[in-house]
Order: sequence, then C-alpha cells, then structure tokens
Amino acid sequence: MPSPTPAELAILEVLWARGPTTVREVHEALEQRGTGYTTVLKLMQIMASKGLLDRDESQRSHVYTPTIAQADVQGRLVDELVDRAFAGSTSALVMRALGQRASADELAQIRALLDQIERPTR
Amino acid sequence: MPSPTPAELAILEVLWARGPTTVREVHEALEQRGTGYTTVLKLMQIMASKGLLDRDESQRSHVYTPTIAQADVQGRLVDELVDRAFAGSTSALVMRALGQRASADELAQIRALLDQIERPTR
DNA sequence: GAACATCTACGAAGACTTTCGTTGACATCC
DNA sequence: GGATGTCAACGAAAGTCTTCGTAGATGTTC
Repeated sequence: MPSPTPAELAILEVLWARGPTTVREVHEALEQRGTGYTTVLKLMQIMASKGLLDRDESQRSHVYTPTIAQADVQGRLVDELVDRAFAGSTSALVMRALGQRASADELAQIRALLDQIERPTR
Repeated sequence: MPSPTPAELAILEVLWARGPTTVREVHEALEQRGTGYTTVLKLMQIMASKGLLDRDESQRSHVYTPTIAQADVQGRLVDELVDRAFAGSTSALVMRALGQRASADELAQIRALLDQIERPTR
C-alpha cells in the first residue's frame, strides 16, 4: 500500500477525526483550502481504488472509512523521512526536531516518554 | 527556495559528503541506484537553476556545490512533516519516532540532548 | 589529425498528482 | 410530474518529477 500524498493525507485527517464520512462532509471540512467538491470526490475515489479507503455504497451518498490507522501512517512517514534524509538514524531525526521547535512543555513530555520506555510499568 | 525532491536529496547527500563535486562523481556514487549519467546531469542542472546548487563552469567538467546546509534541509523536511502529518506538534512526531525504531543507545543519546537543552552550559 | 572518450545541452516521454467541468442518475419539493 | 438540488462517474488538463536518447562541443591518444 502506497504512502498517502499530501492531498490524500489532508482527507485522511478528516476521516480519522470524524470516523466514516461522506464526500460532502470532507469537502466542507476542507473548505478553507478552497478545493472543489469534485476534486475531493475524485481523490477519495482514487484512494478507495488504491485501498487507502473502504467505501460503503449502500446509501446514495457513499460513506468512506480509512483502512489504515493514523499512527501507522505517521510511523510510515517518519520511517521514510529517516531513511531518505537521516541515513536511517531515528535519533538524528529526533535531535534535529528537538533542537528546532520544541517548547519546554514538549521537552518534558518527551522526557516522560523516555522514562516510560526505559522503565516499563510492570 | 523549494524543498528538494527525493532524487534531488540523494544527490545532495553525495555533495554534502564530498564537497564540491562533478556530475561524474555523483553518478558513480549513485550507481547502485541504477540512474543513468544523463539523468543525474539533468537533475543537477535543474537543481542549479532552482538555486539548490552553485555551479563552477571554469573547468570543462562543471563543479557543483550545495547552497544549503544539510542541517537546514533536514530541519525544513522535519517541519514539513510535522505540519502535514502531526498537526504542528513536534513532540507528537518525536514520540512516534521513539516508540518505533529507537534502540537503547539512541534513547540514551536523546536523553543526553534533553539534559543539554534544559541545563545549558554557562 | 583521426578515432575515441567525455561532457554539456536539449528535448521529449512517461508516470503521478491535483484540479475541475460536464454529464447523467437519483432524490426532493411544490 | 416538473423543477430544483445533490451525488457519483468520467474524462481531460495542467503541473511536477524522473528518466534517458541524441546531438554537439571539447579533450585525449596514437
């Protein structure tokens, strides 16, 4: 299954947030982007044919559902970036990200995650 | 300046590793990919016209140099991914990355970085 | 200097992504 | 049941990315 393109990702975000959704609803959610209705429709049809979405045609307005979890897609995209731009080093990516846009709160969150990974609850 | 495409990034990696380089050298470095010589040449010409590379034409074999630092490109790509797939949350990306492929060594590295960020040397 | 190799330049082709206009089917409302 | 609105389907267009064949210029070798 291919990774979603940027426009596909925007649609997936809506579906992940709302659950099974019609084209109309997705289009309304993406309105600020200015993408037309038929554009969203076409993209979702393509995504269904790629296997990124499931389609329920029992109603006149078809209802679409993502076939992949958001976490899986995020993980895949992270892996791709690590491989393409960080020579496979996850820590290199993390350190670049932290050095760049991390607030104190975020740093604390990450420290907590490290604690949790290294000292798993029993 | 636009972000490099995947093929452009592969070329940039060679240039960052070797410094100013001819097309021939880049092509040889990318040989395992199977990309032809003229493909690499064309890409590097396009990159020069985009401003991603500088070109020294004083020799018959032109010598190319990146105009951007690797760290800058990595930072940009991280920012783009954070915006596209993590709703702008750097820590969400970091936590996804850590949960996924981080070895014990890498976790220790990151913990050290956190220490350094939060307790800067004076 | 003729043959050969190397290099740049150019154009074009194929794939993919995103866009939307148009059409026809279906539903709803007076 | 005719007008209006909503929907899916389809085709096509424009843009980008990647690829490479061919041609012409320049250098090298014998």
